[in-house]
Amino acid sequence: MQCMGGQNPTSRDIAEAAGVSQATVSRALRNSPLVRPETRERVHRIARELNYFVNRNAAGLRTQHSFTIALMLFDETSGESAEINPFFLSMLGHITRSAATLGYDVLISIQQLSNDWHLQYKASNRADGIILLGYGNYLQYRGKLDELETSGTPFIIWGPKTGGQPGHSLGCDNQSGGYQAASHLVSLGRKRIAFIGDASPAAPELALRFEGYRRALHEAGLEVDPALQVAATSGFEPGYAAARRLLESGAGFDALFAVTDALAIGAIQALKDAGVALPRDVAVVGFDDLPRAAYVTPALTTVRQDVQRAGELLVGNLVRLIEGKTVESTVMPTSLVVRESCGAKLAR
Amino acid sequence: MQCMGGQNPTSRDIAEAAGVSQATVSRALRNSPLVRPETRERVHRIARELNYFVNRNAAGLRTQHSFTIALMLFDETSGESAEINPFFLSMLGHITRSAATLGYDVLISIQQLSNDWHLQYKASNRADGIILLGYGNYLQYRGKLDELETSGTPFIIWGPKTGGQPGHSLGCDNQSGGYQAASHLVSLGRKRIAFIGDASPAAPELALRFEGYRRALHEAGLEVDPALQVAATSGFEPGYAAARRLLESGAGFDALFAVTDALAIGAIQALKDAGVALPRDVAVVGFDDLPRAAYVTPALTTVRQDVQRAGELLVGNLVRLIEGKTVESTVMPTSLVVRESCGAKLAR
DNA sequence: CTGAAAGCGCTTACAG
DNA sequence: CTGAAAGCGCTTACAG
Repeated sequence: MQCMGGQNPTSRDIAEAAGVSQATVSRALRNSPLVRPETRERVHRIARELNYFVNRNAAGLRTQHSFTIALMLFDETSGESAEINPFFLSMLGHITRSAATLGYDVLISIQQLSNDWHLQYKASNRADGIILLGYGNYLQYRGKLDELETSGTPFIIWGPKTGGQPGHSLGCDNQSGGYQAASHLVSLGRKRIAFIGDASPAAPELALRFEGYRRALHEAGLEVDPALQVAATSGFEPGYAAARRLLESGAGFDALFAVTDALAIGAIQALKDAGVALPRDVAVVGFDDLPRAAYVTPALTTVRQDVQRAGELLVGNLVRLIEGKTVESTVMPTSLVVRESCGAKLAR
Repeated sequence: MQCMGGQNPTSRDIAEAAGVSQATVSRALRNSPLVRPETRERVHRIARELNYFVNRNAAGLRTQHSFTIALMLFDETSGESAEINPFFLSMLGHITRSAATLGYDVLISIQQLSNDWHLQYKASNRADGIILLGYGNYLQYRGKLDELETSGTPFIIWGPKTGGQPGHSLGCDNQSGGYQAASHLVSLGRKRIAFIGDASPAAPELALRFEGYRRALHEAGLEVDPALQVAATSGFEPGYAAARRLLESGAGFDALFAVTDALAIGAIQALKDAGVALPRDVAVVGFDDLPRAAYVTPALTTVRQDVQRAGELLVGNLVRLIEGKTVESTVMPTSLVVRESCGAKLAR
């Protein structure tokens, strides 16, 4: 039994079929305790039979609530490049599932931080709140965050809570993660540990990982040699290019910390293409624990971020904000996943 | 200049500030030619100053048009598994960008084919149309497609247009792709070419790839040995497990066609772990050309699907359907990308 | 427990 | 070129 063709049924159609008022249909479908149970059942049954679904535009207009989360993916690298950062992509699944569990839809959108994304979604009632995913420096666009805050838009940023940054954040402990990576390499006896990635303030999250790397070397009494640092945006290609530059520079190195797995995987490929024996000649550690990290050769040792938990917390906290509750900005611990690329499993 | 706190401005606020009627504001913002240019400019300027954005719920309620595409990702494997199929994930970016270009938002949703996803989005006016992404056999749920069709919901399926399947499809030529993969291996002198993947009717897209594989072997006069076929759902783990089973079965093989890159990458890892020399002992070809395919060792030879074009066509065609125009179900050609894993670049 | 009515903020025929 | 008015389909105070 279904409505043929054209128009969708409205609550009025259900009301007529059920012999009650339209208001009662609305109450029944929202499971209001005001409605007699048997009336409610009947309304539900008829709605199902007629394939009725509440018009979300109408409900949203009335309640000013869309039960939708806008997910902004900031793609600072190449505006038109096909590939979205794989780490954020893997978070996407968890965010979507968590949102579904809480009754929210997810609207995704790829933006540049410099664009005019910020007020649009809430002001147009497209979404009740926003999750910001990207490596960018939000402080650079602090005005936008301030406007978000002033306009009362619930939002949550994936990344570190840098000083004075408005709004709520959720991130992992990047500095301690970088420290874990580098000190692991130190503990394996590596002396010349190179660094690949963006350690500039433009990517605070990554800069903190660099900070941890530096601290580990410092504590071990190793020189932090600028000749061993290669700036690179995240991605396979940049990782490949960075490792090549490192090799060509002639600055000798026996280990490499890449600030993301994508960089590490690209770098590994470059090293292998150049005939470097891994992990014997160069030990490599990455950051993220992408699903693919276990399937490169040598399998990548990396600093794991718990994306599932991250997705759940991002959505959970955002929904709390939407509901007007309070939320703490949280820092999640990282953990080192030891595989083959660091050489820990090698007889040395 | 901005609206402090609470309420968003409405078109009435703009009207007042501009000294025109609310109707004129609406017309001006939609760039109606009915509005005098200078009035239009003034309205636009004031709207910008007040951070006004059209309330999409209200506009959508009025026009019955949401300018939103619902993207259904069908996850047949493990309902709670974190990872979404990487091939579909890489298509997601292209879909989102293409949609943005055409003025559409993208709502994503992870579903099981068996669930009740089909009527909901259109009937609730959440979306104007639906893109279906998955390896599933839609004919198994043909009733749902029929209902979609009857209800007048624009939708487009990624995959082959199997006989009698309602609605529009867009897919690549899977059979010819499978043929390309297998005949390439044949041309390199391989005789015992194994197959990993789901060749059952449950995954028509993949079954066609198997069909191409079989045809290539047939034409070359090679035996299609069931002992060399291992069923597996897509993914790294299943690929690893399938290759292990193949090895343990003792059925000798000198090549392997994996029906997706994820399977191929998992299988490569298993082969390497077992000390098999690649590509010398076993040549491997995959299907999809995932971004990571170039970064495994040996770099994966694979059948490329043009995901960018696919994303553009999926969105473009869906929007045509939404606009009431006609659309042809299209089959896109595949291309073989020769890298290291097939051994073509080996001196033999 | 139920109904009649107001109103959310737009778009668009209708009238001028 | 512009305005007054109807109406999209809901939710929810108000009255009973």
